[in-house]
Amino acid sequence: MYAQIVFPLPFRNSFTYSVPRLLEKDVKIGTRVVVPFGRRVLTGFIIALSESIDESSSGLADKSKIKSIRDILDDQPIFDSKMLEFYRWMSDYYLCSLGEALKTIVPYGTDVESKRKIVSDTEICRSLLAGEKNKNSLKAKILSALAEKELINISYLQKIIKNKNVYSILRDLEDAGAITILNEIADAKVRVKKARYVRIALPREAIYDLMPEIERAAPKQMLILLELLSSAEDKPAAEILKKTGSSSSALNGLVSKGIVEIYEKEIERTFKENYAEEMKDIVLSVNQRKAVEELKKSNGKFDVFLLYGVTGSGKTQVYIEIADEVVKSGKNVIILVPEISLTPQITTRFYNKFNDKIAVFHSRMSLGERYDTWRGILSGKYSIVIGPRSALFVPLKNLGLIVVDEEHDQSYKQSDMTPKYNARDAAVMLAKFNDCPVVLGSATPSIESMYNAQSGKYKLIELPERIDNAKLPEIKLVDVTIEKKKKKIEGIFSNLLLDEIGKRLEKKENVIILQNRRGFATQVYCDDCGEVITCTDCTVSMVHHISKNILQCHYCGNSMPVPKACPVCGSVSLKFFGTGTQRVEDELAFYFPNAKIERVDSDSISRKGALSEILNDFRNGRIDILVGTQMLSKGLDFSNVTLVGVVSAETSLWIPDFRADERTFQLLTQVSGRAGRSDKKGEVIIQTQNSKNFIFRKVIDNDYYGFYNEELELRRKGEYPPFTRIALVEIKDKNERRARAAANDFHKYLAMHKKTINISPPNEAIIYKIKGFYRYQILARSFRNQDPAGRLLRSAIFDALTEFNRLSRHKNITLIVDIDPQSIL
DNA sequence: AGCACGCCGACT
DNA sequence: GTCGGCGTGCTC
Repeated sequence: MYAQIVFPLPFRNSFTYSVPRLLEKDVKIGTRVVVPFGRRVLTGFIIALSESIDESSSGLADKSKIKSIRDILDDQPIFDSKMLEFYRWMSDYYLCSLGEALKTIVPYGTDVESKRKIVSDTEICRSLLAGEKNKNSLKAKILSALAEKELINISYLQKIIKNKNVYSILRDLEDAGAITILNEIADAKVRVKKARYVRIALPREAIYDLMPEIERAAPKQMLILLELLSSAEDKPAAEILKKTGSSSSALNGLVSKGIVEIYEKEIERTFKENYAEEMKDIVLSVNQRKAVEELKKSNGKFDVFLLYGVTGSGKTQVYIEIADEVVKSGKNVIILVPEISLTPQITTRFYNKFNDKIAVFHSRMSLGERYDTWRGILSGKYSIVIGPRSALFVPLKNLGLIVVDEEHDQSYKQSDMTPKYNARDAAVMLAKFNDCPVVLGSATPSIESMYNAQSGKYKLIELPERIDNAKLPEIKLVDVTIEKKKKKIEGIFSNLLLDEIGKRLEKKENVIILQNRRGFATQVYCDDCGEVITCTDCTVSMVHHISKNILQCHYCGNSMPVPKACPVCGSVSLKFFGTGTQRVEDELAFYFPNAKIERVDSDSISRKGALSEILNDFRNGRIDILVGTQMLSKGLDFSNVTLVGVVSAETSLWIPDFRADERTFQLLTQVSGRAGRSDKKGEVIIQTQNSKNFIFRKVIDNDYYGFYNEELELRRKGEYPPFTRIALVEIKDKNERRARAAANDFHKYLAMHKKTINISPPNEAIIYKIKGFYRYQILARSFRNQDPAGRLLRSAIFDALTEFNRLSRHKNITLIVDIDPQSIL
């Protein structure tokens, strides 16, 4: 028997392996296997099985090269043939290998693969290092690392010496007897957790007969026995010992008498939310009811709905209602939400409704909790899964509905890893493959989705009003430039905003202040020579963080102490510029010394559970003002928030990206939506230096369609989506010249397709250098009317990629293709 | 991707 | 002459 196996590696072909007799009954399409691959051991996916090799194997030159499968990782398939078709679509659309697409199914840390480790004789390494003349050579760097630690991973070594070319030097060192290289097979990082449980091994009557004797001779054993008899369920050994205050020798005594037995049992690790909210009985509004009825019309068949509901219109309740219907009909549901809106608040609401039928994924879970939840889904324990973009790929069978909440959110696009998929678009395809409906919901639908709804491709459902008679908040715009001239502004706050905050504090109402930038000051520059302090590895300015008093790069994490003088001209007049959340928090504390203020950004909530605590305190009135980044803009629903302030609205507007307007409109509308979510009227104050921009008018008027129409015209003129399909090719290298040369080279191959697609010349990226890599970009696009499915665009890029790999001299550079990019920075 | 081979310039 | 750094090619 032979198996076709693909790996999560960047090549498209599958590999043929033989199946050992012993494993024949367990290998199935859709299971993962551990196999030797070159000099490594890897985990791969079985995509086909056959009795002989000529049927399915292609391009296999030598039969004797076939190796055999070592082990099977999954006891049941994690995808079926229908899902395989979906993952084939993904690899096709996003131009990645099938294995890379399939990798999204599996939770992180469950693969088995060989890891090479170096065991070094630190003495020999130290003496070799002493003999090295050039202390800056690669060899010297490697030796000093090896002299430090006895055991290190090769990948770790490569990281600390910042070079990948270590193998030839390591081989020489091994020959010299200074090191030994081990090829260990690393087990999965997460495994099934087991615990020792105790159960009674004799009939009750027999135990009663033995009791007097035990009581006399072994009182501790008696305690344990009574504890066991007190409940019908088996208990973990550790728990019983703790409760009875006895040691394991007492328990062992009972075991040796044959009265109790100890056995291993699988434990399911579950995440416990420490945020609590009482369950409310909810009656749907007329609009919500209508939306649910409209959604039901799909009758379980494939259909795409765009649910456009203003903030506070109760979209979540509509999802819960329709999901409940689907579950009652015996089918299962996936609900996607942006990661940052997976706050304890929303997860609690879903738990309250679906209890143990729902599996929730979020970033605060541990590897083990994630793995156990995933295995629970595979075993059919759950009917509903809610999570961020990766939750789209859970092995949930019998799919009856997919919901994508806040479908416009950019976190649905995976931008840091291959495949660079957009979970919203992939959700529509997954629904198509499963022939079930998909609901895209938003208070600020993306231009693309609304365009699809307007052109009849999606069905539009609207929720134009807030529930519970709440009104949309009143929004005021403050032009900071004008206020400054009138001397009506102190520091970063306008008088109006300060006054209004003061009023809320008196009334014991809550305030949310948004500033979409972390840190204290976002720029440090020299007043004499104008030099802005930038990161050494990235072309972005360093941000001042006052708590640690450092400058930090938000792209690569580099940090440095705050310089006393300008690194270029030596002048001491360094100025701190631009406002981050820390400064906002600081100034607020100055104006309102008695108010309780808490900051919510990725710096402040890194500790597990910190966010839950802050939100609990906010709900219970122990915090008056929340200051934070866009984390505060989504999903929060606190009825006592009556004022939302935006310190500087244009931070995201200046970004030279075709989606900058849309993002700013969405952010301001979403954060405004946090105000006035009950009978108390809400107010929003937006400060800006740029009040003339059209989007502010639209935000103030709550005029989504006005915004949509104007933005659509800009997109048409700029030849951007939805009128074109775009793909961004990034070519980067640590060597500037090589990066440019390779970009020119790739452009040459792509230009062969200029009859069918529109290709930009290779440009320096807007952020030219990130983490030491110089970045060039080529933007390719095709017009929607000529290339409706984007096939021309993708095949042009695919061809150019193949030619580039075959012919180009520049093979060792990094080339990344991003289909439907979220941003073009 | 990750690994090894082998070429070629640099440095005793 | 060797050393070590980098491009090239392969993985069932």
